[in-house]
Amino acid sequence: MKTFDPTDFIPGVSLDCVIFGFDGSRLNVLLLRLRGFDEWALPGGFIKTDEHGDDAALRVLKERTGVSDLFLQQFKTFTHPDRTKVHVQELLRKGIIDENAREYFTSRFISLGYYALTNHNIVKPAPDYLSEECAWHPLDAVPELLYDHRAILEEALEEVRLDLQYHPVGQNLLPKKFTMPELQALYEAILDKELDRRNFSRRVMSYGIVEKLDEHRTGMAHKAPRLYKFKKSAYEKALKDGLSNRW
Amino acid sequence: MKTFDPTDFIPGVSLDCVIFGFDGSRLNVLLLRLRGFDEWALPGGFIKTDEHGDDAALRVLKERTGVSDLFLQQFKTFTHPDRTKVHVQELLRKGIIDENAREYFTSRFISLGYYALTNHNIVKPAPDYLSEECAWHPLDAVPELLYDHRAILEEALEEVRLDLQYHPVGQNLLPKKFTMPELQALYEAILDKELDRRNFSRRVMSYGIVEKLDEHRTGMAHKAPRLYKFKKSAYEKALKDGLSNRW
DNA sequence: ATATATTGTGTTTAATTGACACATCAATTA
DNA sequence: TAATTGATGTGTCAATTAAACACAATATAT
Repeated sequence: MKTFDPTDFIPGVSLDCVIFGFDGSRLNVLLLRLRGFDEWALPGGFIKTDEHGDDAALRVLKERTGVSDLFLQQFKTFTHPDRTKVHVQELLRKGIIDENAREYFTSRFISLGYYALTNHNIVKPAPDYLSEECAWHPLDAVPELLYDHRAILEEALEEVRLDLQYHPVGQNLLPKKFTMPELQALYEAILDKELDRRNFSRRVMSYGIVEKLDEHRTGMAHKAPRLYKFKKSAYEKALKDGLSNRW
Repeated sequence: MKTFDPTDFIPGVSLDCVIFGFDGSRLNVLLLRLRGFDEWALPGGFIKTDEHGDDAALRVLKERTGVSDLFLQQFKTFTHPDRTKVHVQELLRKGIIDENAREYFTSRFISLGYYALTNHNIVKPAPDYLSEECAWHPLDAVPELLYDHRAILEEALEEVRLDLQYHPVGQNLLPKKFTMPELQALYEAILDKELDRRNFSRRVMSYGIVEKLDEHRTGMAHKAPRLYKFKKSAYEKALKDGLSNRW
């Protein structure tokens, strides 16, 4: 593995990714456990000297998940001057960081917060060079996090919920073909609230972003639910221009 | 005036403020014209080594406007690697920048975008040390801007319009006591669309954030409109928790 | 005193949302 | 093989919300 070279990156700026994965019933967030730490951390990284922040985030996401087609959104930049102070000394003390990178890591960092939405099942979690574990954690059982990562996570979740009010969600979280109950379960997981099955379906159809297929999901007990798929162009138009109604 | 000392600030990170001022009928944005340039620029600045980004923005706002009580919102960070390239060479060539700051200014910058809302009339526009003019420009007559500032302005405006859907607006843009038509004019200026006078008033009252006063604005022709004021605690609660309905 | 133009309030209608009932059907089980 | 099960698909009705509109009130100007 290539060692970390601080001169490849712009100093004092990091990015942290809140990666949400939907497993069919719950939202999960992908976390790393650093070597020698009990606390977990958000997957993050740095921006190369000639790299766009969004590209850096995509690079990090690809490295941690193996997935490159996911929904990515920058939502806030965290700039508290002491935001990493609590743990950075511990990081150095434990000798996790190369000698040549000590100065780079010691400085104050501001961090670009991104959130990503992806399908839990297509992700192959891969630790980075600082960590020994990379794993999903359900939102209601998030362990202690390093730095200000808990706050970043909370704000990301709020942001997802807000974005949901105006923009379609599902493209990167569900299989190509999905049932209405599956889509509803996703919305319920994000909003953490139950929705009426019948009103939900009416609303979704009114947006014109999904298309009924002449197929059903069979193999399960009970009535076989119909399959739908997103209408690519309408979905993307709605991503850009927004939806008229809210949840 | 104290000269600019690059070591006071963190490198490679700037902030740009889109300051919106309401003059009673139109939204205006505060711009600077740099010495020797025809183009204008957003008021901006840098973050001191131990300063929170939000505090840096407040400092810049205070310097440019004299006002410290305004609504401030970070909305996006701009990270295109070439975002300042077009003009930074010109800036150096024109000798606007001190010798000791050339290296600081030459490097790539990412910029935190903030927008601010304030009352046009209480602002005393003050140029910074790089510029010779500081003036309001109505939104429909914004001149050529430096760097990517036009894009930053557009995104700020979109953000204000979006925030308006969920949060109260007016506290920092209107006088303490204001009339319903004045508040409506503000909303119309931001949304760039006409609203029904009667439905508007009903909606505003339903939020419970304004209070009828037993006073009227006199001195103008026609029926004297009633004065209102914001209910401080309800207004702040709505800022934090959001409003239920949209525009 | 009258005219003017704007403000304050109410009503009527349409659209949207929320709550709910019933028929349908794939797999299970008796 | 037929009945049972439990979730799905569609429809209806009431309540709420939003949109469109009419008219009375009134501070200045003439």
